[in-house]
Amino acid sequence: MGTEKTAPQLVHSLYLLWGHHPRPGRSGISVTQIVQAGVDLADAQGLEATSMRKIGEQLGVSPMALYTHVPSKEDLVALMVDSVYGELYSDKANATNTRTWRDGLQQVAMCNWGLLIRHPWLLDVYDLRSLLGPNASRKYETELKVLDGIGLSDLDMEASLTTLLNVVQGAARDQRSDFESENRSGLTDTEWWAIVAPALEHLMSENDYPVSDRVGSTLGELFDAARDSQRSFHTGLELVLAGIEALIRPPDGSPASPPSAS
Amino acid sequence: MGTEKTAPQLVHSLYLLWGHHPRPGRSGISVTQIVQAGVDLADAQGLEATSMRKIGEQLGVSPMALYTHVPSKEDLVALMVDSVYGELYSDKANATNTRTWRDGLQQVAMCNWGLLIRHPWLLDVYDLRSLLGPNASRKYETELKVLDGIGLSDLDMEASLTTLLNVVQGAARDQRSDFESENRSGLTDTEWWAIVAPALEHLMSENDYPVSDRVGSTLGELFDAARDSQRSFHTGLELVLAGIEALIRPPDGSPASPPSAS
DNA sequence: GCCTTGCAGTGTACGCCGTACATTACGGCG
DNA sequence: CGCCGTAATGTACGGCGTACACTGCAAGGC
Repeated sequence: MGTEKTAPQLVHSLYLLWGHHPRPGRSGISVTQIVQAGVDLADAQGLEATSMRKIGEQLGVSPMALYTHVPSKEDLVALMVDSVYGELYSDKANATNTRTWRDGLQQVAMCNWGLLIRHPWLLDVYDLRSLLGPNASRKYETELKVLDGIGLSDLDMEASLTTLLNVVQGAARDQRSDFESENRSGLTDTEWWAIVAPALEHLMSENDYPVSDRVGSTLGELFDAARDSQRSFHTGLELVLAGIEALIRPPDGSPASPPSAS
Repeated sequence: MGTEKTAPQLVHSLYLLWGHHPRPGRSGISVTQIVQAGVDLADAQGLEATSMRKIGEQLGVSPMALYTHVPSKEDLVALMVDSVYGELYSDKANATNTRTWRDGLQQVAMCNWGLLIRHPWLLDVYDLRSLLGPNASRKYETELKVLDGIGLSDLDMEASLTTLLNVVQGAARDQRSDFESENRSGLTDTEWWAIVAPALEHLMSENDYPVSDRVGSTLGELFDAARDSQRSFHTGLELVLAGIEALIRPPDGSPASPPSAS
């Protein structure tokens, strides 16, 4: 969309994000209600099914009425994102008060994983990264704090956090992909494979792929899409944690005990 | 969207993917040409701008003519993906003939990174993972082979590869996000920040976020969106590689020299 | 050489989308 | 009671994927 925002519009969007909402008009709908309806719809049907028309309908209001409260769908989505970010780290015990940075990062990963599973449409938001709402800021601070003072440079802290979140996001994406392709086709993995496998075997008969065949078989024996994604999430998390540990300690490092947090 | 494929349709799609194309009709257009036009369009304008209408226009043919050759846009996208996968590891020297698994994985990461930078629309494809075309299969085999025989279980091989690719994908996503938000607003990062910063400072005046402020400053001093994404890509890659190394060697491991590949 | 017939290609139409713009109608104030 | 600002609405535009009825061309039978 060629929606080039002017400078005042940018500032307006920011203020909106930080809670400067217009007063509810005579229909009684508020920005908060619109955002809530959007989140509900997106949770239930996905972001692509979350249209201004449907949100309006759900609130008993014409689609165009929403534009009195929210300048564009893009801004609405930003509000939705920051809204669900509010779910994270709500009990103050989480992530901050852990004993080691490892535990802290695992908390961070688990919290983000849970959020992405509860709200898979987050994966469809284009620039999650540059969202500057209040809850996003709090999230960023909370997560960075876990990595602070453990021996990483500022740049490495940022890159490590980004990488961790990318791993979580990727795993969540895989899981959703598995889950949705089951629901969309109405076939279980097994049924789907039963249809596809013979054709594929025929097509691939000329080439052979020894390693992927073997790995495919191994996976197939234990196959369960959901569990598979979760396992690759946990493995990925472990890889990143071990990587960070190696980054902290010089590679010829002494076999010392793990350092404590903050 | 509610496109539930029947079993024969599934098989047909697979055959199409593996090169069983219908003969070109009297307009002369072939599946290959359609796919090529789709890739060109997506490279230039993104996947959301890649519509059947525009592809038809580019080929001098009515939009509906495409459906004689390709059953749906979803299938077309699958063909496009497998087509660009053909670019990977084309010179046989790549990835396979490296001396160590570390070098091999770096090759894999770099190749995928390059592919995603050349064809950022790959990031918008829902189900990249379960694509079973010929080039995707070759890609999977090539990449798995790098991890084979270095002391990982089949499950850990798969999870490690998935994680590596997720890191690459995440970094590419971040880079595109930076790049596109610049182009879409017509503002450089600096200009954008100059508009946003004062408002944000005002809004955040009550709360304070010591760690993210400091890290933000550090990043700001060296700020360049593209370079930043690349740096976080390289750091992420290092983290995963170190993680895999730790996975191979038991955590109490002896300080032996790194094992050689395959 | 003509006619038939099957299918490649087309045009139209439907139901979606975000939202610009002109219009209506309502609540609060004088 | 009447005015007026503005919240809410209706209509419309240009886009999307694609179902479906149609046309017109090229190849095969006589």
